[in-house]
Amino acid sequence: MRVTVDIVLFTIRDRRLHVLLIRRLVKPHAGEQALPGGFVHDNESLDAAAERELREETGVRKVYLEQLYTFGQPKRDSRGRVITVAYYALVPDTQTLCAGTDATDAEWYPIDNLPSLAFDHAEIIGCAHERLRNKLDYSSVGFELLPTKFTLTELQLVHEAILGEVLDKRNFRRQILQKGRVKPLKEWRNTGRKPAQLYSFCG
Amino acid sequence: MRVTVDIVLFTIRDRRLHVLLIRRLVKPHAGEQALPGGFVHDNESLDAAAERELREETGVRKVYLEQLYTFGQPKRDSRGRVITVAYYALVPDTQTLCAGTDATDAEWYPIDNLPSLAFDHAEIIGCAHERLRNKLDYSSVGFELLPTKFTLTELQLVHEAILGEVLDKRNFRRQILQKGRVKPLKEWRNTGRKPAQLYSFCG
DNA sequence: ACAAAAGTGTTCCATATACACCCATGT
DNA sequence: ACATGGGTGTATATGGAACACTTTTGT
Repeated sequence: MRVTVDIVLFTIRDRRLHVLLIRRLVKPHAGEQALPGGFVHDNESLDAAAERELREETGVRKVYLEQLYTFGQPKRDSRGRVITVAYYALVPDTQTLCAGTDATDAEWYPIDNLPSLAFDHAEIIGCAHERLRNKLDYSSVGFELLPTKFTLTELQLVHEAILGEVLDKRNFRRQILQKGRVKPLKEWRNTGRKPAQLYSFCG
Repeated sequence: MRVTVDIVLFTIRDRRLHVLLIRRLVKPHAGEQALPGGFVHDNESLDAAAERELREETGVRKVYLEQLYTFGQPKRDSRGRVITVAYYALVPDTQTLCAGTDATDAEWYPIDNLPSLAFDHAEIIGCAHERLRNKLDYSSVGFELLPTKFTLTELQLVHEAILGEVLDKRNFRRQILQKGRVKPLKEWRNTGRKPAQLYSFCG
């Protein structure tokens, strides 16, 4: 029995939640779009395999990474019995990507407009999106999609992209500040019109 | 790479949360206590493997069963690389158990007084308990530990056993009834003193 | 009669929600 | 001056938490 890891890498671009997909170069499903991932090596943990595959196929390092679910239907891979341990990962939009050797054309797709996908990867993405939505208000996942310094409006846009609904600005800010997980900096970002105060995440 | 499933089977006995453990007959860790589980067959899904192992090793069927997490540290099994997909399962105390062929001495242990365990099974149980606690108030896991007809006091004892704290009777009953997931029956249980009304779970 | 568990309401506090205007800046 | 996004407060509704006594039955 063979074991792979697949990673649903999320980011926010243009106010929408996006997922990174690669175009497979090898069989099966060559030419189709799929999640980054690959076989787990004999001497590495599952977490390490997910990190490595993400690095190899997308150039992404040091991201938030969390195990999601293990998919093991007998017929899910035509090569024989392959189960996959799915992960999801979060990066700010600022990271640059580079395609690796097993894959090419790593590209971001908005989660509400995905192409058809290899294997059971569409199901995996659905499962990852649900997890992300659920963890948004009791964990730090919202911050992992932003750079270390961010404005509260940027944070709100992240929440809106994940939840797929618009939030009230005043209520959002009050709730975030009450939770005490952000601290205001003495810096302002003066892009646009009125400068916006920057905040950083604190544990 | 080999793949097993392990199952944390919970029940409530004597107002306390218990876990079923077996005594291993084969190496490695022969003679030690462990979770029921075993290798996934080539043509069965992970869920089916968990169901089968539970049936073979404990005689339990048709229980609530949910995938928990996949544990894959390289050194977790001395036989070589074995990853395990952990499940947890819930049965009412009324089910009878019978030990199977790979295992013997299937026995219930209170979760706050476990013996030392084979492999990383202590960690798996901790993870299962946490999941159970978290799902208690937004899912139906509380009902899966009871027979189809139960009194509200019995349901409260289940919640108290899982959470490890005593709850206020009036608040508990109001909350349960408000959620609308139980319906009162026109039956009363007249064990003890004053008869208690029976309820059943409705999706 | 009494022991034992069943059943039942109200008050208070904290948090969620709905809602609209002024401010600071760049063009 | 004006367009743009930044920033702020209040009133109401809802859900959670604390709290004690009466009822029904078997012995």
